Amino acid sequence: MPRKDKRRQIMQAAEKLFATRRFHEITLDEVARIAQVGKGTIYLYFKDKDDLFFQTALAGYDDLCDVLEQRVPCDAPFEEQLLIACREISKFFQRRQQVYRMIQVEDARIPWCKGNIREAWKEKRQRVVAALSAIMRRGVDEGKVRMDIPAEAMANVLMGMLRMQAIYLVDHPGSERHIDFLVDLFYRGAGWVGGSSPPLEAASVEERNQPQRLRGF
Amino acid sequence: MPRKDKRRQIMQAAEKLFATRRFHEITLDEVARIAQVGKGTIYLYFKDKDDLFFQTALAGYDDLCDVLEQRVPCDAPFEEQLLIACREISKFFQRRQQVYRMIQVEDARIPWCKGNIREAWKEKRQRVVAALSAIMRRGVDEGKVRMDIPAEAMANVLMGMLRMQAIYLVDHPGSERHIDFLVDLFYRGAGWVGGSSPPLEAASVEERNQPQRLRGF
DNA sequence: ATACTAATACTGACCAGTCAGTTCTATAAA
DNA sequence: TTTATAGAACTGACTGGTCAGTATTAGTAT
Repeated sequence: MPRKDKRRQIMQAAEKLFATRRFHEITLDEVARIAQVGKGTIYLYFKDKDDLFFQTALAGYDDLCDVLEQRVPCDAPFEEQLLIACREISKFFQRRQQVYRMIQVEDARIPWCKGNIREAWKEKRQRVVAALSAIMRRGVDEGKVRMDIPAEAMANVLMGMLRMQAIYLVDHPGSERHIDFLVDLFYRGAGWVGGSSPPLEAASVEERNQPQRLRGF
Repeated sequence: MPRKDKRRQIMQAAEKLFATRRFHEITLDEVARIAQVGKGTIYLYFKDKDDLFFQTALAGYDDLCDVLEQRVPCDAPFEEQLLIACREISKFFQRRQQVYRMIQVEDARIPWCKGNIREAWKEKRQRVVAALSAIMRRGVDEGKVRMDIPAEAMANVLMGMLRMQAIYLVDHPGSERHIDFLVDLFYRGAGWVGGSSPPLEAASVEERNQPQRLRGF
């Protein structure tokens, strides 16, 4: 029995279980049972329950990054890259809702979890954002994307939208194509598309005429 | 000592604690200590630990709804309503990161938690979306918002964006005004703003020319 | 035989939830 | 105003069950 197999078995079981119930509701006995592995075996591969959990979630993030990097053709024009990337992320979350939920749940939690895990997490997260940022930057280069907001900031917003999409798909199965509308909304905005869209900075809203460049982010 | 006081004390303590560590890491002894209340008292007001947790989170949602309904002037034009609502949501999340995190964390969890709680949660959530939807619908009436995507769908997307904003503010304190850029991005989209923005449906992307109306949502 | 890995049995810390007892409050009677 | 009484609100020590983590035994390959 090669080590790789056992490790994967355990993580698969963990992913399945952690995704459907809360951390404290899952026992390692259960993980061991589902993984068809002795409980003690888990401790050969993982330091403790937390370690198992975070490693499983981190691996899920990695898989998402791999999918993105493989499927998005780096020589395609901006629009295609954007749409494909969003579709892939959306599909990935459907295929592996477990990972999505773990990310969704624990991403919010990261700020206060212990050191090295937090760093590892942020690094993984950064990979996804970086992939989307690269696409946005390409869009800027092609003159198709606005330049007054940093590409990374836009990538982050897009990520938030994709999350929402995933939540929606849970309650509305079978509406997978909505992702295209979401991308369109991101790209063209909610403003009226017929004719020239009226600018947002209406006189009624004070302080709206702010500098056109983001500080920080 | 009126019951209201104790109940609020307990919920405040719970909100503070649940927001900073994970559910299973919080003991009710700790909650009682922080609330300056006997442990048994908690059980006079809440059925069990889960009940305490969800009621606390639900109350947070309610507060957000109240803020929205109070602060957004219902006679103001669309742009103002939109911007004020988004700012208020953003500010609320800053003031009470705890609630934000509980919402963020548990929203993803809702699909599989026990019956009545799930229903209550979705109902609360619906209130926020409804408030944003009403604003979007007003925008449509004023001819400022596109009609090819249902208002509710756009409201949901916007909600996702605001979430992301909240995550960002955790890591980038002091950049509160970014919310305005986010609203702008939502309203005008990522497309190039100078001149006529090229449409997203580039020939290279197959199947892009889909019907202009969302099914479902 | 030996070395190494998997499965099982075990243990002790931990904590949600309880309950018997205490304190506070409100009302009434003196 | 003071005292008495009822009963509601509150408390925190206690308990029973659970489960993470470890020690032990069984299995396998060389």
